[in-house]
Amino acid sequence: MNGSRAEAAHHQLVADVFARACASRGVLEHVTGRWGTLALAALAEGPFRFNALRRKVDGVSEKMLAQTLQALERDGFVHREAEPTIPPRVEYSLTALGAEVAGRLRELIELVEGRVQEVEAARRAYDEAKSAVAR
Amino acid sequence: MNGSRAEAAHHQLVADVFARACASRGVLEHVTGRWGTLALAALAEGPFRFNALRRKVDGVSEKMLAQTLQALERDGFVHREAEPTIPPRVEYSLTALGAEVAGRLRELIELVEGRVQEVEAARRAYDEAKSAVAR
DNA sequence: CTGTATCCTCTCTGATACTG
DNA sequence: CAGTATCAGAGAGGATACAG
Repeated sequence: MNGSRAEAAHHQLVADVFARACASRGVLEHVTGRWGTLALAALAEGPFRFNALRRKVDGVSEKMLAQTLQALERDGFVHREAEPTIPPRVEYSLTALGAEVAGRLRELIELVEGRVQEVEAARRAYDEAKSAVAR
Repeated sequence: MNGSRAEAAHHQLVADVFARACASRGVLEHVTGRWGTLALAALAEGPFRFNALRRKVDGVSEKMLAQTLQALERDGFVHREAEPTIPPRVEYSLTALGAEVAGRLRELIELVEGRVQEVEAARRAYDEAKSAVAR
């Protein structure tokens, strides 16, 4: 997406989002889902082994981390390198595509992080207005 | 969180994501959730009334659209303008903050949309490798 | 160590019906 | 038109146990 197609791209995006949503929606949900976001953010720092990643993404269960990583690997965002030793040693890292996505994701996260106070203020205002009506 | 924080922001981001995740995670999930994404994308085109929005975001139920819009309004991403007429007329639009977020979101969506083919290829490769192992 | 399998809970979601 | 209320099903998510 670039240059003079800016306008066209925007309109087509909208069409795409709602017409071909089927294709991208699923992918997007892997990326933006609760654990997908955190896994990609963690891997943006560098490669990690399964349990290291699990400690990094605090609160994730074994099951969900495995599930998330499989989805991301299948989508081509994450590379899985397994050494067939005993005990097994598996390292996860971002692919080129995964790094791009993680970058965009990071921009979005940074924006939201930077505005959390605004959001919290908005929430307080909203809740106050609500309870005022209730009275 | 302000001023010249480019470098610091990245390192702190990582800390934030995992330490204060509580604060931003919830917000991020409203934004990136199934309907939040689509609602913001739709409103990026301009203001819409409830049912117009509902037709635009194809597949959303009354309930989920109302729920999504309330969450986004409470977070300060969406502005709700209600005329107290009969029948009621309510218009939804993006706030300045909402527009910023929608922009970042659009970048992410565009990236994913543009790479859907790569993802689908990765999926085919992954599934093939899987079934090969099964044999 | 790196997962898979199972069971169980709890939230999200959608269909339906109803209110202002 | 713009929602709210309620209910039931589907799926996400977590705890535990076990396999390679």
